Amino acid sequence: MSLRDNKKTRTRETLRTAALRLFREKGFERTTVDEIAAEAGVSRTTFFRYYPTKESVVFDRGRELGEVFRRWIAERPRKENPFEAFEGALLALARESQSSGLAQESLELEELFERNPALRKSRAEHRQEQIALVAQALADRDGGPVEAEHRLAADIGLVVSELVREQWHASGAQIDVEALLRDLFATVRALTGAGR
Amino acid sequence: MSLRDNKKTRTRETLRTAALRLFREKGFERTTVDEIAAEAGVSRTTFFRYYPTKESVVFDRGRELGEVFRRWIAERPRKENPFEAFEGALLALARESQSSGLAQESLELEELFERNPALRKSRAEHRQEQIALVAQALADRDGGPVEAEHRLAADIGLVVSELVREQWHASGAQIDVEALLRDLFATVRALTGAGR
DNA sequence: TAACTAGTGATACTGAGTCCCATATTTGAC
DNA sequence: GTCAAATATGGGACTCAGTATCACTAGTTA
Repeated sequence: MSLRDNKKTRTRETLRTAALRLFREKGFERTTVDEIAAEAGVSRTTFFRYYPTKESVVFDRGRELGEVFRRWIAERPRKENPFEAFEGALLALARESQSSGLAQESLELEELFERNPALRKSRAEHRQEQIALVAQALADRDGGPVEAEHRLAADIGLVVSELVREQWHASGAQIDVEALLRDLFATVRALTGAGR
Repeated sequence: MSLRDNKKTRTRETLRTAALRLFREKGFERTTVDEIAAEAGVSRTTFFRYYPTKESVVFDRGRELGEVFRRWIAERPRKENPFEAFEGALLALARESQSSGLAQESLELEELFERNPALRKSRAEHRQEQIALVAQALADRDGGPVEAEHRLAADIGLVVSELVREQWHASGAQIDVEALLRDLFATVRALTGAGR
């Protein structure tokens, strides 16, 4: 890694930590891009060279998460249908995220979302992208184009994971994530399976 | 209705039609609020008195739709679970929207969304509000607080309805909406029901 | 060291959204 | 009808996000 690239990743991280600190302290909307840049010892122009929008700082890691999903999904056995595959991938991810720092990190972000409606709106947009990504991953695994079942499986799985995140956060990170996940998937099956 | 209120609803509609025409002609992002106001023969300030944001013009009718959902859901028999209740409500709504002008109207909006990514983003935000609304309606019907099953049912039902809208629009409004709905709900049941 | 490449900062611009104040218009009471 | 209170409108100034341009500086390569 060249000196130039080193500097770039350092600047990127400096901007990110500065932004998140200010968002936490003063709130997302009451923080201006100028302040973030000043805090990071860099010009406003430079901020926008690293991040296309003010919100994008918060979702920086989210894109990586999409990649993680894709890999876990690709590994699921062929006999599973898209819904089961995504369920399996989420369970695997849940186990993983306990050991890595991922769980802690998402806990801190959750606080930000709770306090800043504007960020929740951005998350909604982001969610649509993630659905598309997961649906694509599920379709790739089946070796065909994205069908309704892939979209449905991606959507349902992501809502479940959102509910898990919320409930886990609400409990102060006390609940067992894996059990929570299983429980919610069981709820989905009970809701959609029994009737008719 | 007083003369004042008459004028207000007229101004509101004038603004809406002016905005939608400009969005269609020049695209959402290339249309400024100043242009919309000028087109409607009103000042910029007045525009913002009627609509809080530029996008909100497009989603004006969406809020009404939420109310419609709520009413149809409240009417579902008590023995149905939240998922079945929402399915029933959507089927009823589908029948209704054929006869009323609703179907045609949503077809026109769909074109707007297809051509304007910025509007699709706003729709994603809007969707979260709708989920909350439907979940609340489903919970009210059960006479308790919003539980995970209400959120899940609302979410799944809304994705299904979105898929219906897309596919119906893609077919040039040729497909039978009711059949499409039944088909997609069947897909959900097949996905989540059979396994394990 | 020289020449090239790529990141940075300053400045100016557009457009959304907010605020405030002066001026019309409508309403209700007389 | 007239007048005063209530309310809608318009104008103008302001903040801030996001874009574009250009001159400048630091890193890379030979």
